[in-house]
Amino acid sequence: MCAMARPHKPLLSTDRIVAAAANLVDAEGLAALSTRRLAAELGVSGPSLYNHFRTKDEILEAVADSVSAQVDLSMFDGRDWRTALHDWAVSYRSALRDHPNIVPVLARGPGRRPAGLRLADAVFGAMVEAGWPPAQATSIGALMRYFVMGSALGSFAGGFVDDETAYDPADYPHLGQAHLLADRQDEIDERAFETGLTALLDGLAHQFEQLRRTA
Amino acid sequence: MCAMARPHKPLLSTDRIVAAAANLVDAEGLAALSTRRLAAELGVSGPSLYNHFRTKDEILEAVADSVSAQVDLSMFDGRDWRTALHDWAVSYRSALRDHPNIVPVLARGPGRRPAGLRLADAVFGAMVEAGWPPAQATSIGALMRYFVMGSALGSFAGGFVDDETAYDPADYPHLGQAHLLADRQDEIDERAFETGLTALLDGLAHQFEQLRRTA
DNA sequence: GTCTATAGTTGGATAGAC
DNA sequence: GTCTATCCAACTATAGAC
Repeated sequence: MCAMARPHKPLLSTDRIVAAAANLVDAEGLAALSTRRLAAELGVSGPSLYNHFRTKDEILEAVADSVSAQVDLSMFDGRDWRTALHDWAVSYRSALRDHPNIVPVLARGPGRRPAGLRLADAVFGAMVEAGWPPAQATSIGALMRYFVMGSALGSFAGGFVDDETAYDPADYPHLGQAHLLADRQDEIDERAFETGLTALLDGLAHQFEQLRRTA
Repeated sequence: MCAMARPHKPLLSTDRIVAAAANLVDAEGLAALSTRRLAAELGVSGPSLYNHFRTKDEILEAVADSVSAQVDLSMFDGRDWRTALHDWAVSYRSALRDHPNIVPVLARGPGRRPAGLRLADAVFGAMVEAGWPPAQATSIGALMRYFVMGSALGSFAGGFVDDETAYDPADYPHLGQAHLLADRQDEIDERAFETGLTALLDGLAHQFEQLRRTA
C-alpha cells in the first residue's frame, strides 16, 4: 500500500500552485485563499505547499507577478510614445480586469517582483527615450498606474444596485437612471476608460508640445 | 457590585463604533478589523457590537461611508465645471489617502450608502448642468473615480524598495535611480497626481470644446 | 516531497442572564 | 444594551515519519 510519502514525480510545482491560487482568488476573492483550501484544489495536503513557498504571502506575491507578466510590453519598441502608451494601458487594464481581486496586492508596488519591475522599466525607459525628462517620465508611470488600477479595481457601473426604488429622487435628484447602470456594466466601464485614457493622452501631448517649445 | 448588565447610559453608539473601526483599519489594515479586537478598543465585549450592527460587513460599509462623507462637494455650487472637478478630485483624493486601507471597500461602489450616493449625485448633476450630455457625464464620474481611487490605493513611489542592490542594471536598465523613490514618496505621488489631473482636465476641456462646436 | 498529527490562534455569531 | 459562556469553524505553520 502506497502511503504517498515521497512520490517519484513531484506532485506540485510553483507554476501549478500559482495557477491554482490565481483561479481561487479570481473565483472567490482574496479572503478565500487559504493554504488548506488551495491544497485541496490541488489534491494535496495543506503543509505540502511549504515545500515550494515559505509563506502564504509568497504565494500571493507570485500570483500578483504572474498577472504583471501577462501585460504586453512589445509596443514600446519603436512606436511613438503616445500610441505605445495607449496600447500599453489597454493591455495593462485588460490583464488586471481578468483578475480584479488581486489588484490590492499589485497596488503594493513592484517591490522585488521581476515582472512588475520589467513593466516599470519598459514604460519609464520608453518615455525617457521619447524625450520626456526623467521626473516627468516617473510621473507618467505613476499616473498611468493610478488610472489603470483604479479602473480595474472594481466596476463603476456595477457599484449601483439594480433596484429602481433604491435611489429616491428626493434624496438624489440626478440619480433617476442610476439603477440602469448595473445592466450595462462592461459597456459603461469600457467607454469611461477609453474616454479617460484619451483625455489623459491628449493632455500629456499638450504638455509635451509645450516642453518641446521651451526647450 | 455592578455586573454591567444593562447600563443606564449606552456605552456604545454607531458613531463611536465607526470611528474606532476606522482608526483600527487605518492603523493596522482591513485584516486587523475583527469584532473582538474592535470591541476591545472600545472597552466592551465582542457581542455588544451586535446590538448596533447586524454583521461585521455592516460596520465596514459604515466606515466606508464615513470616508465618503468627508469629501467636500460645495465646489459644485456655481463654479465652472473644470475648476469644480479639479477641486473635487483634490478633496476626494485627500479623504481617501487618509484611509487607504478602506479603498478596496469603497471600490465596491456606492450601492445604498448615503454619502457615496450624494457624491455621485453631485458630480453627475453638476456635469449635466454644465452642458455635458448624460452619457458623458457618467463617463466623467467613472473616470475620475478610477483616477482618484487608483492614486489613493497605494503609493507609487513607496512601491519600490529602498535598496540600491535590488534593481540590477543588467535586468532593469532604466531603474538605476528607482531605489531613491521611496525616500520622497509623498512629493512624487503628489506631483504625479497633479500632472495626471491636469492632463485629464485638459483633455476633457478639449472634448468639451469639440462638443460645443458640433452642437 | 508528500504525508499525518497537531500546536496554538483567531474568527463571526448566538443564547440567555441581568 | 451589555454581559458571560459557548459553539464550531477556520487559519498558518511546524515536527517528524516515510
